[in-house]
Amino acid sequence: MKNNTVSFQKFAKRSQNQKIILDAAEKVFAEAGFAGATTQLIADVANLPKANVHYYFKTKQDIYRQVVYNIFDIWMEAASAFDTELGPREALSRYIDKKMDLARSHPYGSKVWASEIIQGAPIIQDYLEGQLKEWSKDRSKHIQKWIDNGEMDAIDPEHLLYMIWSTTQHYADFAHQIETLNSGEPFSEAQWQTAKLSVKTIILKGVGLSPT
Amino acid sequence: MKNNTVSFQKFAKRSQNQKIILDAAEKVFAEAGFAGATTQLIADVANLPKANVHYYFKTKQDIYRQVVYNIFDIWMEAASAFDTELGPREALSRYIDKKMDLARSHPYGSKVWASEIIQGAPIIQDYLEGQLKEWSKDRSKHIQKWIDNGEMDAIDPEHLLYMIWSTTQHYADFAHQIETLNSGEPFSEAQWQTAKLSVKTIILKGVGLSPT
DNA sequence: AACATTACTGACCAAACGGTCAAGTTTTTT
DNA sequence: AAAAAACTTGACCGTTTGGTCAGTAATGTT
Repeated sequence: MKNNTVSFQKFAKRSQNQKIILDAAEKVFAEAGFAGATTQLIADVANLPKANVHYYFKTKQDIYRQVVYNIFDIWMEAASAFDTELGPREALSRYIDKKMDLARSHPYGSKVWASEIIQGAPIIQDYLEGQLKEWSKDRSKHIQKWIDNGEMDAIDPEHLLYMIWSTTQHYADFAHQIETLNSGEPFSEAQWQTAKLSVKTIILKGVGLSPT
Repeated sequence: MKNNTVSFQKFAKRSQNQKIILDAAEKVFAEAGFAGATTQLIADVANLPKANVHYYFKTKQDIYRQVVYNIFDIWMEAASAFDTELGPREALSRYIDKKMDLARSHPYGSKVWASEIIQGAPIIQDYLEGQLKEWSKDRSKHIQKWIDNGEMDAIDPEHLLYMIWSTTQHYADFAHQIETLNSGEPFSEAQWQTAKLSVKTIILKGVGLSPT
């Protein structure tokens, strides 16, 4: 291998290769599931010998764990777009937009996450009970406050959150089904805009808020 | 094994055992994915020797295929609850109810279905392109007619369908996450009712229909 | 230039897997 | 009651898998 990427590889090399492996792994885990993903296939996609993959990650579980953690981080970062200071209309609107953007930009991650939850969250359980629960309770409380203030309809806040989660992630997790119904074509830019607008329109109006 | 189930086993025996195996398989596939599901585990859950499982089904793929087909059938049967004769309010309302009931009564099937789609529908692709596409196009056309008649808001019909699919199935596929946020408890009867009502309220109002 | 550390890899292995099979038992048909 | 058909199962097998390891190469440090 040539040295066309020059300089300061001292610290960079390790995390650089780890990223290559993790990106490959994310795709493979998404498309084959945890058990169906072979370290050989991950190595192939990463364009590395299998033994090299094991040099950076002791076990397949370690790779998987890291992939899931990374997704969760991105997920929680997007969750901060739900800024309750902004009031219900803007907060919900921005959060939905953000989640739709994630479904588009991180389809593999979304699929890995979905599979992890479907199979009972063996890896991420602690995070669900900790960060996610905390975040949900907090946002639910704020939504309830809006309801009490008469700013929106009396809707069970948790179900509203579930609705946002499910709807937005559907565009990533079920992309294949959507594509099939879309004449085998992935969504165009315009179709993504329509999707975002449709979701926001229905949910916002559905809870008694007019869209922005 | 005793003969406490008397008589007419002539034709029953085979399909009876097949059902035991398929039920076990549905659970195992849901919880472990296709690759993670071992024929040994399916046999254990079915309380049968592995070789016996292979007597009724030649390959693991055959079992899986049958499980997925069964789910699709149930799914399409529920789809007929979307009866366009009834008008938008009733048709959508009943369809959502039906899908919520399915999420509750067939959680494993829903999970297998989700995993199948996530992984690119290798088995069910033909059905997606055939029956599902046909059904979707037909219902979309009816929704569009309602819109043109001014019976409901101008919402892209396909996104409305996606919203119903994703929201209702979320209660099955992400049941573990919901349970975790619900203090580790599965939904009570009352909570299911609230869920159904919340979903219907938001969606119906969101498209300009008042709930029943 | 000598040394130390990190990176890389082909060859290998034990365990687990899907699936087969021969030999038996039970049930149905004649 | 005998023959045929369907069912049951422990033992077995070839293949694939996650993971190891010893040896080599490259890079960084003194």
